[in-house]
Amino acid sequence: MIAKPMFQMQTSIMSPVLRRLNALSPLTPQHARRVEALGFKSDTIAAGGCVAGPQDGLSRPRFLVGGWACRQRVLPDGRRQIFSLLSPGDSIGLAFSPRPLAMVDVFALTRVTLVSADALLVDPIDEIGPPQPVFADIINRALGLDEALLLDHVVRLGRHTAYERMAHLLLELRWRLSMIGQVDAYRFTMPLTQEILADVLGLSIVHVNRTLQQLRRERLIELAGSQVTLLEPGALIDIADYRPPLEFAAASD
Amino acid sequence: MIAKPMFQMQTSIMSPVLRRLNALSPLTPQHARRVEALGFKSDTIAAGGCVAGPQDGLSRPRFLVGGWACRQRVLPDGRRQIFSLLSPGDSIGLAFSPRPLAMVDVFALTRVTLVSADALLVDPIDEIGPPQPVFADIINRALGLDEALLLDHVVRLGRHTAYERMAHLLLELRWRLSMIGQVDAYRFTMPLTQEILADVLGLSIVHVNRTLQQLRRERLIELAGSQVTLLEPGALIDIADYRPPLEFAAASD
DNA sequence: CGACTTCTTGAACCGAGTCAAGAAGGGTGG
DNA sequence: CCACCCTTCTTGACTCGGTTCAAGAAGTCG
Repeated sequence: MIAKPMFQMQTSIMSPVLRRLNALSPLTPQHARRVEALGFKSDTIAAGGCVAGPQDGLSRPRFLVGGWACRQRVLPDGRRQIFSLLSPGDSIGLAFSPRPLAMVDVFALTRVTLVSADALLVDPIDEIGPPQPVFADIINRALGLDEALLLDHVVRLGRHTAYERMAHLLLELRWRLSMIGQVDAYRFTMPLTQEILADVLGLSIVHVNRTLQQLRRERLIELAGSQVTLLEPGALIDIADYRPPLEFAAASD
Repeated sequence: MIAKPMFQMQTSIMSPVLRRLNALSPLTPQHARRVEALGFKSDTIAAGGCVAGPQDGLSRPRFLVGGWACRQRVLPDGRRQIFSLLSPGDSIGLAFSPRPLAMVDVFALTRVTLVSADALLVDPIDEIGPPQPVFADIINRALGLDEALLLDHVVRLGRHTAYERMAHLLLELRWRLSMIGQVDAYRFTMPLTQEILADVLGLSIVHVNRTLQQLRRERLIELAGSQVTLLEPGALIDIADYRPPLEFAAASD
C-alpha cells in the first residue's frame, strides 16, 4: 500500500526487475517483454530459509522479485557477516563465470519470491536479432553495481564509525529502493531487525539500537515499525560522505 | 636473495605472472610464450606514486611484475582504506567490462614494475588457433580470485578482532606469495609499513604494532625487518579460521 | 653522519561490546 | 477479540578492545 503506482509499466511481479534493469541500461520493448516472461513461474521461500548455497554454483541464476534476503558468511563460532542486502530486483547466483560473490550463501530475511533468470542467459534462436549481447551488457552492469556496493561496504566496515556506517547504509538503501520505485521521497520500508543491521554493519545489536536512537534524537531520521524516513538527507550525506555508485545513472523519483 | 630459484622456468621478469596464471589454469607452452612476450617492455613507478586512477578506466590493463602496490580509497578527512594488497603477478585495471574493483585508485607501496596486459586481450590473427578463450578463462579466474579475497576482507573487517585480522592477513599473504614462488616454507618478504597494515586491517598504527608484538611474544610469528616467518602456521589458521580461497588450486612449495 | 621515516611503549581516553532485565510488538490459537 | 508467547526493542551499568596523544628509540637512506 505504500509503493507508488508504476508509471507506464503495468504492475507485474517483474516490475522491480524491469525497473532495475531499465535503470542500468534502457530496455527496448522486446527485451522488456522477455524479462516479463520470466515472471510466468515464480518460487517462494519462507523467512529464515536458505535461498542458495555454494552447491548451487551458477546453475540457478535468479532474480529476487519480492521480499528481502542477504548474502552472508557465518563463522564457526556463530558470528555472522552480511556481504550484501538483497531487495527486489537484485540477482542471485548470476554471473558469466564462477564468481565468489555469486556463490556465497543467500539467506531469506523475509518471505521471498524468486524467478529464474536462466532464460536471459540462453540465446533464443526463435527471435529476430541477437538479444544476447544486450542482456550480457545489462547483466555486466548489474554485476558491476554489486561490486561497487561491496567496495563501499569495505570502507564502511574498515574506516567508518558506527554513526557513519548507519547513515551510509540508510542512504544506500534509499538509493537502491528508489531505482525500483519503492521510495516515496525519503520514506521507505526496511523490514530488517536490528540484529540484521548489526551483522551488515559489523556492530553489536545493542550498539545498532543506540546509534538509531541517536539519529532519531537528532531528528535526522524517523523510524516507525519498518518505515524509515530520512528527515535530513543532506546532513546524512555529509556525515557518511555518501555518494551513489557512479557509472550508474541516478535513480528516478 | 631470498627467493628460491625457479624450477624449469627460466628466471624472467614475467616469472611471477607466469607462475600465477599457471596456478589458475595450466598454460600451454604457446600461451606461456605469449605471456613472456609482455615482458619485452616494462614500466617503473616510484614508491608513493599513483599507478592507476579512475581516469584510466579499463584502458590500461597491466600486470604488476615487481614491487608492491594497493587498491585504495581515501576519505575526505584523510582516513584511508585499502581494498587489496597487490604483489607481483597481480593485475591492475584488468576486466572485460567496467568493474569498480578494476577502476579504483592504485598506489605504489614500493618501487613498482609493470607490464601492459593489452596483448592478452586482443585476438592475435597471426597465430594458429584461438588463444583468446584460453586467456579469457584465465583472466576470469584471476578476477574471481580477487573477488574471493575481497569477500574475506569484508569478514575480516566486519567480524574479526585485531588479533584474528592480523593472523588472517599474514596467512593470506603467505598463500598468495607461495603461488609465485616467493615463499620459503613459512618465511617471506613483506615490505609493508605498519601504517599500511593498519589501513588494510582498519586499525590504528599503534594497535597494529601491539598486535604484532603479541604474536611475536607468543612465538607465533617472527619479524626481522620485512622478513616474516610464520612459526606456528597451524595455530594461526585456528586463530583466524583461515581457509585459502577454494576453487583456486593450492599453491606449490 | 645527519635527517627523516618507522617502530615502540606508556598513559589516558573513549567507542563499542557484554550482560542483564524489562517493555513493546506481532503472531497464533483458543 | 483477547490472551499468551516469542521475538524484537530498549535501557542501564560495567567492561574491554582499540584509539589517541606523546615522546623516545631504532632504522634507513642520501
